[in-house]
Formats: sequence, structure tokens, C-alpha cells
Amino acid sequence: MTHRLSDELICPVYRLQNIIGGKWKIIILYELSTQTRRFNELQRSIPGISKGILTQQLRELEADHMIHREVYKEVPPKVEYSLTTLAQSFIPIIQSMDEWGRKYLES
Amino acid sequence: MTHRLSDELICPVYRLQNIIGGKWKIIILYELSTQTRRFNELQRSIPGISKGILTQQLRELEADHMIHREVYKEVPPKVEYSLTTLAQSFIPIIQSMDEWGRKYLES
DNA sequence: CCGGATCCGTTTTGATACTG
DNA sequence: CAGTATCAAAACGGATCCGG
Repeated sequence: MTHRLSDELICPVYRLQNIIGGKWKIIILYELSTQTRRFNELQRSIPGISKGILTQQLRELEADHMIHREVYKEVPPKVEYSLTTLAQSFIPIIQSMDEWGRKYLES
Repeated sequence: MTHRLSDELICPVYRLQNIIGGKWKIIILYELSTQTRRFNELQRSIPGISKGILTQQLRELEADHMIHREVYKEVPPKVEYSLTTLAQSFIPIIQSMDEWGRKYLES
């Protein structure tokens, strides 16, 4: 997401949309909320996401200080993703979204 | 959003993403949370959104039973959008997102 | 084999003009 | 006023390639 919503906006919801607005970002944060994960592990846990877009959304979340990327200099490569404290403070909201979904969404 | 995430997924967060995943949907719900609005009024309250995409996202939210579209048969035309009770039950989550943004997002 | 980067096609969103 | 139509741009998806 290179394009961002207007900056001159008062409402925090607009700024938040710039952070979690990507198609998979809430899901990525949700998956990382229980445990640190490696790249391929994370991809397998999110059915339907492609490598390319996973990389991109992870980089954007990192730029927004929501995740931490830890690179281990090994062969084969090992990269672990985890939530920052900022993102951890957002997890309760994702949990309430999850609960709302359980309660109100059937299909 | 014609393309939807995999249906075979357990997690409600995935299904929720299909509903609120559009770029402007959370913002639309936020704007409608305080009052019923007409189309142009709604567009003016959301800087940066175009008519075309506003129409589309409103139609998708309507299909997901999140908003109600009331057409008055007048000249000039008058259409009012409001939240359904389903969407109203989701508003507390958007409010906590708003609070989170106020607390943690500076820029 | 792991974690990407790159290229390219499809989907979603944006901007503007036009209509009943 | 509340859209629709059209075309352009941006985001996303799939496949392949690559260094370590």
C-alpha cells in the first residue's frame, strides 16, 4: 500500500486504516498474536496468500512498527516475525473482532 | 470486492475481512455510526473517496446486511443510508479502534 | 531448501464526465 | 441528487528465478 489516505484528516480511524487496511494485515497480526512465526510457517498458516504479497504486507507492517523482523544468519535462511508491543496493544481489538464474528456471522 | 477469501476457513476473522476489508468500509460505518446520511453528504464527510467506489462499497455493505438503503421517490432524488442493528453491534469495535488510534498513533 | 525479488496478468480503486 | 460509464492507476495474485 503505497497510496495512503488523506493526511489532513482528524479521525484516527483514517490513520488506522493506513496501517491495517491491507487485505491480509489483520489476519497476519492475528496469526502472530499467539506465537512468533517463520516466513513459510506464516504463509502456510494463512491459506490463499502468496509469497510476494506476504512479503510486501510484512514489510509495510514493519514500517508501521507493528511487527519485528528477526533475521538469523544461517543456511538455510531463517527469518522470524513477531509482534511489537504496539501491535500487542492492538490484539484485544482483533480478539473482539473474532468474537463478534463468532457471534454474528453464520455462513 | 468480488474476490473473497477462502470459505473453508475456521477463523471468523477471515469472514469478517470479507465484510470490512474494503478500503473505505470501516470509515463508512464510522461515519454512519453517529447519524443517517444521504449519498452526497456521506461523500463530503469522507475526503478522498470517489462516487464510484462509494457506491460500490455501499452496495457491498448492504449485501452483507451492514447498512440499510432507503430510497425516497422524490425529485430531486433522495437516498438515505443507515446502519443495521448488525452493524450497530460492531460499532463498539470501531470506537475502540478510534481510541487506540488516538492513544498510540501520533503523526 | 528458505526467504525472498521480479515480471506480468488480474482485480480493485481513482478521476472525470455524463444522465434521469 | 444520486448515481452510471469509461478509462487510468494502484493493489493484489501466480509463476519463476536466485543467492546462500
